[in-house]
Amino acid sequence: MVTMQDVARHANVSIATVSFTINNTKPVSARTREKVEAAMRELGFRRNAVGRALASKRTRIIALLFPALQHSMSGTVIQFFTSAAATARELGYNLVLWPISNEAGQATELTANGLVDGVLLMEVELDDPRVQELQESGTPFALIGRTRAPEELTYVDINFEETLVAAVQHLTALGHRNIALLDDAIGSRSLAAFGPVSRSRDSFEAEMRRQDLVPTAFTCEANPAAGKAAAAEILAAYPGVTALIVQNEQAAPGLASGLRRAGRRIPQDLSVLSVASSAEMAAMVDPELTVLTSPGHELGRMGVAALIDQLEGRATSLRQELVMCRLEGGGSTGPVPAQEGPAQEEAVE
Amino acid sequence: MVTMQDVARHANVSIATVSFTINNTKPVSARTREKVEAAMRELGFRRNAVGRALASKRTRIIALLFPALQHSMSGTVIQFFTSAAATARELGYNLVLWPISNEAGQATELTANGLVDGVLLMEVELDDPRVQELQESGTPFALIGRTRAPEELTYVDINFEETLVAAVQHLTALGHRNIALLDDAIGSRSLAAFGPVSRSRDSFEAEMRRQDLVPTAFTCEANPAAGKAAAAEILAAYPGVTALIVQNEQAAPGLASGLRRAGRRIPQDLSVLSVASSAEMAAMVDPELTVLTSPGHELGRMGVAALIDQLEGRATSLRQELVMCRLEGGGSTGPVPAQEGPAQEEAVE
DNA sequence: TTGTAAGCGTTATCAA
DNA sequence: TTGATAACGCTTACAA
Repeated sequence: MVTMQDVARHANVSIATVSFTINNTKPVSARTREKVEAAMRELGFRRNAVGRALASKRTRIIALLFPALQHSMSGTVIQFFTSAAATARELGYNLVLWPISNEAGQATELTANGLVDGVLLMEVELDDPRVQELQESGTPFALIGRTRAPEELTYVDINFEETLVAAVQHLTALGHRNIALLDDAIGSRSLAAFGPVSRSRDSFEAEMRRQDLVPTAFTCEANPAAGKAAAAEILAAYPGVTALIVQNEQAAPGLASGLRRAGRRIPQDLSVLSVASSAEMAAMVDPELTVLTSPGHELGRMGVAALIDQLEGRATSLRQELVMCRLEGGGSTGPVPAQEGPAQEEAVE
Repeated sequence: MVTMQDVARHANVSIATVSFTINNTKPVSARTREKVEAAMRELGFRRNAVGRALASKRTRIIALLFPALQHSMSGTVIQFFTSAAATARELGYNLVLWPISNEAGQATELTANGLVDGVLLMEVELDDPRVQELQESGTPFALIGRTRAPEELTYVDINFEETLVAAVQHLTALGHRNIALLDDAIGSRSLAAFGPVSRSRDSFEAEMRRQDLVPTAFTCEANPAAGKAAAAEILAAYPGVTALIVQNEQAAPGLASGLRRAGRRIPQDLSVLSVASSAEMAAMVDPELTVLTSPGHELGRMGVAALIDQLEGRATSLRQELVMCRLEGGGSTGPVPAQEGPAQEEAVE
C-alpha cells in the first residue's frame, strides 16, 4: 500500500502538504501541487479510507435501515437501493445495509460503534419507536416516509395525499363517479399505524367528497389470492362501481383476474388504477395496468442527499420533501361505461 | 464516546489488558476480567470500529458489487440482499452496496482505498472482465454465479444443470414428451455469455435427449409483451407442445396470458413450469405458476459465509457451492392431455 | 505557503 | 498474567 508518507517523501514535501493538496484545505503553490500530484500519479496513491476516518472523525459511511421482513413493493425497493447507493457514491459516501426488525433497541446498538455518520430509515410508521431511539442516541438520520408529526425531522416521502387526488381526478375526468379504493392491510398492523395507507385513504375520501362523490374503501392482504377475493367482495358490496383505485401492489393482479372472472372487462366495464406501485408489476397484469408509479429512484436519491447535506452541515434548513407518483400509460383505465353510468350514480347518491 | 482508555482507567488496568479481555487474545485472570467487564458495563463502552480497523488492518466490511442496470428477478434480488446483509452482521461484518456498471475498471477503483476486506460479485458472466480485475488487484472475492472456468474461484451459484433436469423430469413424470424451453435474451448479451441461460439450455437439451425426446428451445426478451408474443410463436412453431419450461421471470405472465388467449387452458391443455424465478412472481399469474424457485436467501447466506471464511483464513479448501431451486406448488402443471398426446409425439419423432 | 507534531481508538509486540 | 508503547494512515492545530 502506498501511504501519504510515501508520496510526501517522493515529492520532497511534508505529509501535511500532501494532505492540504489532496483536500484543498489550505493554499498550496502551483509548483508544489504539481510535484505532489506527479508523485501520487507515479506511485498510484489512493488515500486510505480508514486512516482518514479515524483522523477526521467522519467515516463517510451511512447506513440504510430496512425491515428484514420485506412485505412491500420489491420493484420499487430495488430501485431505491440502487439509486441510494449510487447517490451516496457520487457524494463520496458508502452505503451499508442493515436489515433490522421493527423492534426498538437494534438501531442504537448498530450505531454505537462509530462506523456510520448517519442513518436512513425506511418503512417508517406513524409512531415509530426507532425515531425516538435515534434521536436519543444523537445519530443524524433522515426518514424515507413520515411519522405522524414529522415537523422537526428530515424526511423524504411519497406525496400520497396529492397522488390520491390525482388518481381520483384521473378517473372523474373519464366520467367515473362510482369509485372505490382498495388498500393494504399490512399484516397485523392497524390501518392507522401506517402512513401510506392512512394518508392515502384520508386523501381519497376528502377528494371524493370535494367532488360530491361517495367514497368507499376496502382493504385486503397483500397477495394475489386476497386480491381475487376482494374482487368478489367489492362487486357484491358495491355493484355499481365503475372504477377501482388499488394501493396494494401484490393484490392488484389477483384483483384484475377476479374481476375478469366475474365477467367484468377491463377497462370497458370497469377501470382499474394502481397507485404507489411499480411499472414492472403493473406490466405483469393483462391488460397492463394504468399506474401511478412509486418514485423509488427519486426517493433514494433525495433521501441520501438530504442526509448527507445534514451531515456536512450544509443544510440551510430542514429538508422535507414529498414526491408525486407519476402516471404511466397502461390499458386498464377508460371512460365510464355509457349506459350503466346513470343508474349506478343514482344508486349511490 | 467511551474509549478503551476510559475503561482501562476505570478498571485500574492497562489498555492492553482491556483489549486482551475483549478479544480473548491473551489469557486474563478471572478477577481482572471481571473488573474490566464491570467497567465496560458501567461506562457503556462500545469498541470503536474505525480504530479497530486501522490497528488490525481489517475493516470487517465487505462490498456487494451489483450491476446498476437491474434486469433480473427483483423478488430474488431483494431476498438475496437481505440475507447477505443479515449474514454479514451475524458474522461481525458490514455489507456495503456498490452498484457498478459492467465495465471493467470500476471494481479496482472502489477496492483501492482499503475500505473493504473483500468483495461479493453478482451477475457474473461466463467471461467476466471484473474477475480478472479483482484477481489482479489482489482483492479477496467470491462470486454469486460462475465464470466459464471457475475451478480456481470461490463461488456460490444456482445449480442450473440439476434444476433443469428436475424440471424436465417433473414434466415427463406427468407424461409429457413434447416439452419446450423458453429462456431469456438478456438484452444484447449473446446467449453464450450468460451462465444461467447457457447452462440451463445445455442441461435441458441433454436431459431431453437422455430420455429420447427432442429438445426445442425458444428465447424472448424479459418482459410480458415479449412473453405474449413468444406464446404465439411457440404454438405456431411447435403445435404439438404440451409443456413449457420458462426461465424468464418477466416474460412468464405474458406467456401465460398469450397461451390463454390462444385458447389453451393451463394446465389442462398445456403445462407451464417456471424455473429460477421467485414464488411472489409466480403467484402473480393466474393460475399460480408451478415454479422452481431461486434460492435467493441461501445464495446470500452462503456467498457471504464463503467470502468471510476466506477472509479469516479458515477456509480449509476453496468453497464452491451449487444450490438447487426448490419446487413449489402451483396449479400450472398437470398430466399430459390424454387424447392429443400420441398424435403429437408422433409429429415430433 | 510549508513543516512539525499531536492526536484519532485500537491492536499487537516485547518486556516485565 | 499484565503493562508500556509503537504502530496503523491520516487530519489539523500551531509554528515557522
